[in-house]
Amino acid sequence: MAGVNKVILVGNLGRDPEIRHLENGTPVANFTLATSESYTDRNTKERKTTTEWHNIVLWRGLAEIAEKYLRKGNSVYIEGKITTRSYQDQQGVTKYITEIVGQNMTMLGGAQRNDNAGNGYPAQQPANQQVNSPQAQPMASKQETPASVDFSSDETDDLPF
Amino acid sequence: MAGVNKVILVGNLGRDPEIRHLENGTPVANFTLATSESYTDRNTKERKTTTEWHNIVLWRGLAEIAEKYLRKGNSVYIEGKITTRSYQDQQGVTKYITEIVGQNMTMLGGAQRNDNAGNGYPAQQPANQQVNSPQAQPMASKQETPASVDFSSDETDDLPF
Amino acid sequence: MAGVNKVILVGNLGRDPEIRHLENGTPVANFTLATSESYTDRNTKERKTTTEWHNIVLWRGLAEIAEKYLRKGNSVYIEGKITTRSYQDQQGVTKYITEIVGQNMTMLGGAQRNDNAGNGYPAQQPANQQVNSPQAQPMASKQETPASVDFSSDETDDLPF
Amino acid sequence: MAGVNKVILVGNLGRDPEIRHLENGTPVANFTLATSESYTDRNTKERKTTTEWHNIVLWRGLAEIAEKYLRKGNSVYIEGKITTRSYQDQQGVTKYITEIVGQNMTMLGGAQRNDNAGNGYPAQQPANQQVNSPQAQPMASKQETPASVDFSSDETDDLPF
DNA sequence: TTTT
DNA sequence: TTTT
Repeated sequence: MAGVNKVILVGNLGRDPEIRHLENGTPVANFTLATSESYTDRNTKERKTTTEWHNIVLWRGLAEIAEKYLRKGNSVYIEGKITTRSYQDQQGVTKYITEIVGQNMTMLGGAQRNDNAGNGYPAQQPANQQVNSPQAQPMASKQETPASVDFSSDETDDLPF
Repeated sequence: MAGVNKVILVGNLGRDPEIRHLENGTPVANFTLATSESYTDRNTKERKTTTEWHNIVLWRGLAEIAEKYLRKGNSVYIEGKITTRSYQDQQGVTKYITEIVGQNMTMLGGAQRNDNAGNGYPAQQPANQQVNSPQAQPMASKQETPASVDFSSDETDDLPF
Repeated sequence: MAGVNKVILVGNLGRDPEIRHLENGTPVANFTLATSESYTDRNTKERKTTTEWHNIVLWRGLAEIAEKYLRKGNSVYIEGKITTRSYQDQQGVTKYITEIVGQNMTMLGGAQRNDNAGNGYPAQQPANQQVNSPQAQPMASKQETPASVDFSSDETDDLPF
Repeated sequence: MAGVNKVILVGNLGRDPEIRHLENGTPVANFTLATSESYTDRNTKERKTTTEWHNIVLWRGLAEIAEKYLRKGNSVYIEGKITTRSYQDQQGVTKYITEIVGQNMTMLGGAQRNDNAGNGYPAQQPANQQVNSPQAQPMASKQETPASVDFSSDETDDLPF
């Protein structure tokens, strides 16, 4: 059966990405992303804000970009799909977690950026620069500080669209 | 902070919608939706399918549409947002559930429809008919069998776009 | 600057796809897609329908799928991007045309299907079947009658997500 | 027939919004939005950028927000639908123009902001603040400088989702 | 030109 | 638990 499972988020990182590597070396990044919306309470007429937290998972090249350029507080556009998986917690209880697996990402210059002075990380990324990079392959040029990576439109270089 | 939290799903109902009513009468519908994708296993070259299950929540008019026209197996387009809430299970353990709150829905004619013969349910809905209905208000005409309801573009009647 | 240019359409083909081939053999399919919405006229209280027509362009594998399985009247989900190009008409006047370049497509079983009896075309496609196929490469199995092709998630076979 | 006609754009304004008013006072804003993507030329291995320009139309409250807070160069998220209309140019020739009618908008802090010093315009908007405002009705508080307005989720104040 |  |  044909399905569509698409998520589009614009929000801010709740913490720095955590990077792990599978045994075969494949990098994975995890972080939380807050998407907020505000509304006026019908009774009190007060402005209120609700925030939704999303568990983001990025693989391979996107994980590397996250490691290099994303920090707590940064604003990003993420396109991906919803996945739910189960795992055993420390008491052996089966738990479920829903995560967004990112397939496309664009850094937005909207939020404060940690410049991570003296921490070995690059400080500033140019807001809204873009890179299109083959999946399962490191960024061609490590000097670039991309604000967008779309692993979903690989191989379109040099094509008539 | 400005956020975007948008989900787009095309899938099939895993079961008939369950309808409840809040104390004030507000209807809520719940069902699960399967979105499948198929791929070729790199090693075995076999075709495989993975299915993701989504917990769908519909409120008010959309819940009424679901009650009337959606059945197990039906194919629908659902646009909404991701929400996660916690609750206490029967052992008093805090659990989390991620749900998709539908904001727009279009029935697709893709899957077999239960005609629920003799069960008090309406049998066939015309595939791909559309209705635009004010939120928090029952469908104007109960005779209609809409395949699409968009509560997000209310009040656009008679406007220049 | 980082950009997002994404279109999501569910609609019906206004005519059979036209297939052309570039000099290097690359196939291109063109057709129009109608997306309709209905609303109630605020004054007359009549139900009205407005239809928007989109110029769809599909390349390579998606063009081949369209040629094989899509016919006038069929219902499809198309994800792509907006592009505008100029050309000279027969009087030498510069004209502009906006087109949707499809990047992902799912056939929906919603509309009547032309079975094209005796016309050399395959008659029925199974509604809502799915195929994921490498870009710039013909379908692995011509016997399959896919209802979904996503060229944007190529190469994800055998990966941990 | 059930249709979906949805566009999601993240880009930068090519010029300040132009605001007009219908005879009945309804405000309309027009501007162009650039969405860029970069890629590596397969032959020259050079980084290249292509930019797509979109004609944006905003009505009522969104037009007012645009007038107040959007300037050339600003980065915005816009969700809307594709529309094509015809008109007669000054030679009486029928022309077609495709426009994106915005239904939801979020200001992103990504691009340089004109501070329009001494021009009577408000200078800085707080990046990524959000407002949800009833359609066809001016913003409740003119003091606010919203970065997000979603006219598609009106009337959801005080509701259980 | 589609669809209901 | 759906769908093909």
